Amino acid sequence: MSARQRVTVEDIARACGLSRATVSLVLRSSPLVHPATRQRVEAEMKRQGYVYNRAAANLRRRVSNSVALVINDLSNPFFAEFATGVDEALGGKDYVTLLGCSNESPQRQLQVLNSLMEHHPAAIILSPAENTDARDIDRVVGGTPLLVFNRMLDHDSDGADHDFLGLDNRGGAMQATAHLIERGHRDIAFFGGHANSSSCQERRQGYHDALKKAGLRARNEWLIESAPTRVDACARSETLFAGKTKPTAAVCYNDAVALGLMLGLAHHGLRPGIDFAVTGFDDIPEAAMSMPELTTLSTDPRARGRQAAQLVLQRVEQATPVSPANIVPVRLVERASSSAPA
Amino acid sequence: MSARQRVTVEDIARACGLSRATVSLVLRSSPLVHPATRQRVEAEMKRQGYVYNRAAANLRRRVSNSVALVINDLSNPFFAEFATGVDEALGGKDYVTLLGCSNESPQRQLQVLNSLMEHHPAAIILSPAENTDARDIDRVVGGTPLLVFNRMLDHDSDGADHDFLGLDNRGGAMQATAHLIERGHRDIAFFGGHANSSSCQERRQGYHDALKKAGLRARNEWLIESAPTRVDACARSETLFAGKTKPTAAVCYNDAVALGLMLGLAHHGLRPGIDFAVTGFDDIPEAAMSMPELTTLSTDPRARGRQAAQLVLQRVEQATPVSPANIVPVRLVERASSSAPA
DNA sequence: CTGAAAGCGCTTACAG
DNA sequence: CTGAAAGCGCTTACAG
Repeated sequence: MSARQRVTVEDIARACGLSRATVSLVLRSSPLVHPATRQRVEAEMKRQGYVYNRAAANLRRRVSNSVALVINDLSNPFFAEFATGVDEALGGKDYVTLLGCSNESPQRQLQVLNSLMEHHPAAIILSPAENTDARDIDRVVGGTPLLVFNRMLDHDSDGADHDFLGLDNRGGAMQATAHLIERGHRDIAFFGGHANSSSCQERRQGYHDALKKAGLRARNEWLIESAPTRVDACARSETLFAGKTKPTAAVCYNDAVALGLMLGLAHHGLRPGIDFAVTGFDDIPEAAMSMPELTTLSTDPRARGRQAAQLVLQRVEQATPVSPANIVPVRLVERASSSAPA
Repeated sequence: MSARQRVTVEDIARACGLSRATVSLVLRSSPLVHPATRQRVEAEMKRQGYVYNRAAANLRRRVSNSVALVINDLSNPFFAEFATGVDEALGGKDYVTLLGCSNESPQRQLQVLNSLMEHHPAAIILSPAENTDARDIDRVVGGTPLLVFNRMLDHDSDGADHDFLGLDNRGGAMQATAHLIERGHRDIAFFGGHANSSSCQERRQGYHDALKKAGLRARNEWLIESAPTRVDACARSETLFAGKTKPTAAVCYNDAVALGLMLGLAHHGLRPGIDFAVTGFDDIPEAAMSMPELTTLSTDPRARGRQAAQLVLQRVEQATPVSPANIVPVRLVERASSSAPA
């Protein structure tokens, strides 16, 4: 068992007849050490099964090689992909990922952040829970570099002292809406999402922009909220046709909602892509595998994860100034679900 | 900026006119400290914005409050749910999750483990990449408690010195197959998965068990491999009907494969659940939302994650002996996809 | 209840 | 190229 003492630099030094300092230099592959000495030391480390204690090293050097990653909902493939990208990029730079899940609870999010802060991460990447208050976050994060992903925080002062990485929600929704208009639709709904979330507001804005540009307007009964999930979207799909004027197409908040809506349409005897046009947002893997395949906006969450990690490490290592608004463009991917005629 | 020195126990002690030891006792809420003193100390910590340095504390105490979680594929909802469960249970016990993704690469997995080991985690939870060799893992893991999830390792000696948590793959596949037999099917395929993975072997075994019990047997042409993904399953679905005797039903390796197969069937003009019966494995959220809904085996990956965390912490905190085979039963969830007549 | 001293495993100047 | 000493921020005995 690990009852026997852990092997330390001291043990290696003694076995080789050297001082700890020399072994330490070997560990950090300093050019000051004679190659022969290095070899002896490395052989001895292997022999004794030495494993570096980076926490101790970090303590002395007053640095950190961890980054805290706090995710609102890991069971959502969009965020799971994002997390994968973050971990990949951090690992490539010899950083380690401290994971925390908030499960969309602001309280739990604060707990998680507090716990992770005790490990003094070099930086924090936060994909915030809904209704997260910027002031709470700033308080616990202190001076640690912070990058917020995807959603803006409530009550965030303009001169926010953190990085932000988000999608071009407005532009994306505008593309999707314009695409439906081009195909002849005039009665277009915006379906799903929580109207108080920043991403939903931005997407609705893009939808309105496109309508306005075409001389159209949205009826209130076509602005329908739902949880951003398949299940809830499916359950609420009938609401679309509750008003007097029935829409012929819907721009959906995201792919999960769009897939749920398509299912709901089928339950009502409407064939998505034939009787009713639908667009999504995110391009999750399922979008290309649904029936019909889903027209959507490609966001490449794994690449976003890598990008987030890069931004935040750049900030840590070069103390660059914050870039409060990195807005990533999104691209329309045209598939069968939007091919229904008006 | 954080250019100013970090606040330490020393600072708090000096400000309160106490020694570091006393402040340390407050931090660990020792009953030895006078309540009034405690109050003063806590107020001062808040005032100065003190944040505990757990790495330093752990170093001195020779303990760890981190657990390494290494996942083969986080973009698979099954593992994402598992990770969520692990993090939830660890967080509840004041442990922190060190995340690493191997992306199904055994080499990357070793790199990731090596990097995480330098943080001396209290334990390791590993959902191994395919073709992981137990000897490689044992070498890097050393004496740290290890729990392997879901897949057994290659070349694992019987008296493995690690915990294992897995699903009852054999029993589950047996249930699914028996269910199809009960519905009158006699020509049943086993579709998808890599035949060299332990979980696929076990599931195929259960399939054979059920056939044998009913006096049936599998044709070789009905044993079809695929990557365990929707895309590949869809691509290979025609293989099912390439032989002389066409099956009327298929037990699928997992839900992703089953959903891909259903899509492939539709492309061939076969209506799943009406013209052909299909079962899955896992009960991912999509299973209840597909058309038709998917009959499958419920595994509750988030609960498995909590269970894995519990097992491993129990091992850490109470030095319990390893339990090499925790096999979790799975439950058949009957839905429309398996209702096609023979 | 509180203080002075030592130490966790490493690295950092500073001499040589 | 190598060694002796100090210190990162905390906790642990041991006195008082």
